[in-house]
Amino acid sequence: MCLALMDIHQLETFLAVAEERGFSRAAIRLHRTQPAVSQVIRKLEGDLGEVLFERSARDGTLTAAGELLCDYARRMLKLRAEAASAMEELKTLDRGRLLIAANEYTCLYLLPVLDRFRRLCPQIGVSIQRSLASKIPDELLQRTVEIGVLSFHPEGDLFKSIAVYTDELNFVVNAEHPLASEKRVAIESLGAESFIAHNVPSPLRRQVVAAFERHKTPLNMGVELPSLEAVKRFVAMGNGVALVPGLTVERELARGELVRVPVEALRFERHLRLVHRKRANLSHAAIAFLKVVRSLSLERGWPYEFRVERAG
Amino acid sequence: MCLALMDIHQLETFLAVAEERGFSRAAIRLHRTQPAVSQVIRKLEGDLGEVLFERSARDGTLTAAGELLCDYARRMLKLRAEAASAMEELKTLDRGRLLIAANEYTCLYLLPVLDRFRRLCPQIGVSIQRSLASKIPDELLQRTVEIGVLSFHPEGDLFKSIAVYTDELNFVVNAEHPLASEKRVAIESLGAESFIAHNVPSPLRRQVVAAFERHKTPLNMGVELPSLEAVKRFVAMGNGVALVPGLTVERELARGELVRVPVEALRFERHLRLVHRKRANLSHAAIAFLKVVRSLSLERGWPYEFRVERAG
DNA sequence: AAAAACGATAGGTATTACTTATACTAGCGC
DNA sequence: GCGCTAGTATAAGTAATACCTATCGTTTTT
Repeated sequence: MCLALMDIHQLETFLAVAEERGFSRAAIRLHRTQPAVSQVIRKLEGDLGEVLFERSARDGTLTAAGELLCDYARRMLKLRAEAASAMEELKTLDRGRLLIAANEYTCLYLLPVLDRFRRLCPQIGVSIQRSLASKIPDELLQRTVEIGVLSFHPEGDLFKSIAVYTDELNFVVNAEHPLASEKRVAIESLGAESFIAHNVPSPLRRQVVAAFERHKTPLNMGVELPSLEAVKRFVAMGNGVALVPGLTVERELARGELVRVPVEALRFERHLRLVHRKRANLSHAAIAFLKVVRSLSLERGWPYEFRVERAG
Repeated sequence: MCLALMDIHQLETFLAVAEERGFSRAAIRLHRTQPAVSQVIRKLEGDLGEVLFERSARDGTLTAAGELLCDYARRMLKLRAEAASAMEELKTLDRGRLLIAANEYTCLYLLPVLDRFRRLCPQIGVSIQRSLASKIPDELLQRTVEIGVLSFHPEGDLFKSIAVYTDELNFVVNAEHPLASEKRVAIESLGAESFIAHNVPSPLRRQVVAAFERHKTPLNMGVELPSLEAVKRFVAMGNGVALVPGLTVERELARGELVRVPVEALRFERHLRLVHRKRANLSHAAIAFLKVVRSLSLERGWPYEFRVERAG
């Protein structure tokens, strides 16, 4: 058998009558006429097969069934109000969660933005999920995350990206290394060095390999390590040369644990981008985040001028 | 500002789309056409000011706002279903509470009915509230209780009553009392006795006083006590005579603690009635209760024949 | 490249929900 | 008793809206 399913407008009317203790007063509160209220209640009672008000009393007194329904009606209307304000909170950034994908080092670039964003929108949760750069486009398409941080614009015309930061890759060695004291180093002199590499496939890596080939210099990938942290420490222990993003070694350079080797005619610039799907319905949180990026970019005058890039 | 208030039909449609992952499939489930679903969703999105589905995906994937609403929608629909089945349970007597007013002794007559009723409808709670007989009509009018147990039909044409039981009032004394051994006692010989009375105003009491006056016999109200239990015990201790409802002294008579004194030409019959408001919307529980009364009455052939009395 | 799947849009129709006007009922004052 | 007031029910007309059919525009599939 099929239960009687009331709709929320009936419940609203019903509650008004119960609370105002009368059809006419309820009608006033609901900005309707009294017959409209009568009809709604009649239909509701008909649907339920229960009389809800003591008609003999004429004062909107509830029957037992009415009392029971009253309780449910209140809960449902409360829940609806809660839902409505929750939806509203999304717009006012009082609620929400932003999912971002970044990899081990690109997430470092995000920290200043994140810092500002958190101050502005403390109610918005942020999850920065660590992903391999090569996987991020897929994750964006699958909507696992809204924004990805990449050093390249993904192929295909499904994405939009905003360049936000330019970082230079630095050759680093430890302080005792022969190259540490050089003012200028020719690329060819790096041929003898042992390179400590981060063994993650990336366009950067291909770019580096190509550059060495162009200069007909052998690239001796002595050791491959799975994390940047490991690469840095290994080099700091006096093992070979590494090519790492400037931001990741700022502190080590400052403390003298690592030394930057200025190589002539070789500059690797990484253009970090915030990437999102082209026709995505970005959440209010994501939009706010991008806005923060934009304002920070303007304020601090990051080297790579802010602009929107379209693929194709 | 005023929040967007969705109605339950929109939510139902929304949930169908979310669960079926597609507008067309949702339309089939809802027995509607696809454009109808599209329109409902469009209106809902418009009301909320939030896009709920990833239109680019075309597979009914939810946006962040959609996910949030989905949660609320599920809860609201669940609550509605719960309300509907609660209302249904009232009809099937799987839920409800019956409020009855009775006084100290009339509630005793109710016990066999109550016993049967509880077996038939174990889910229906019953509260028998102790009230003075004279207050019960008011309580019925105020809808504090649905049914009252009285030994008289209340005045006014607002009530309906069902006579369910006839009980005779018995003169009782303790075993050592001089009257205890008499086979027949004339009313005039009671004039010398000290009566132990229940000091609650009742039509019965007036009736008794009138009967003694008719026989020109003095009625010596030696002691008035506030409860029947007290009256019975006091008489059992050897103090005077009491006139009490037969049912209340059944056990004491059987055990010999009290002895019935058969008085000639004096019979006080009490006709117990279940009373309810004339135009009341009796709950299913109350109707079921009256039905039990009727069937018990037929089965056991209670002395006072069952019938409905109308006032006036 | 054509076809299929899916959603959006437009216009017509039927339902529904509200309105105004009026009738009914109970309680109250004379 | 009678009329009066406050409150609700009923009836008929109208405005709103929810649904349908038909069609179009995309994207995905083969």
